[in-house]
Amino acid sequence: MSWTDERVETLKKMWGEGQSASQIAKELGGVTRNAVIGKVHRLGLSNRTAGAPAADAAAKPEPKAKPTAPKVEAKPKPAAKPAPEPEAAPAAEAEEPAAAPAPRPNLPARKQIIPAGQPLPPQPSANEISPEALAKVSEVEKKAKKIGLMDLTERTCKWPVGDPATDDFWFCGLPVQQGKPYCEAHVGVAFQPMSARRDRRR
DNA sequence: CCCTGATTCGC
DNA sequence: GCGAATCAGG
Repeated sequence: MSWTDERVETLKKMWGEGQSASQIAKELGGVTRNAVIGKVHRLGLSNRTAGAPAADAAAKPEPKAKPTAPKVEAKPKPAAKPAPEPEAAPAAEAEEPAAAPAPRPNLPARKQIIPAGQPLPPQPSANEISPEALAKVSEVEKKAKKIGLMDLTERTCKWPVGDPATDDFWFCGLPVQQGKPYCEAHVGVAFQPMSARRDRRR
């Protein structure tokens, strides 16, 4: 795979959103996270300087530039006319007392400002057990490592499969999604926000 | 052990 | 330019 325009654009977009290199690599396919990181660096967008490419006109007096970041917040000061920047709206957080777990994995610690009016594409809709998720589960179960109870670790999917009363019982055992007890596929069916589960009378 | 990005360097 | 290997953290 090569870095086509589209792929680079996806890379830029996702990186800007704070997605990890591995996630981007997974999305793009055909590349490793190393490739993504390498490309990111070559593109010169390793760190987000908030739009401004930063003045780099200065020479390099120090031949030994240690990676010790000065951590000085760049505060552009237009000497003449300090235009009053409209500070970004805090955006009122609607506290939802609801018991909805709503797995919001990783919000980038970066400055992610969502422009008002941006419709937030990654809204997976009100969740129900999507047929796709279920399909994914059955598919995953083929690739499952089928480990036993003793083999469970902190990082093995603990999704049980089969009947414990038979020999045909095992745990998924695939790598868990960080923080969760299950692999990605099983997380999908395990954490339903709520609803969807109309108790069926037996 | 899992993950993260950063860097190097042969290709 | 590319990315695997490696490094350096969490």
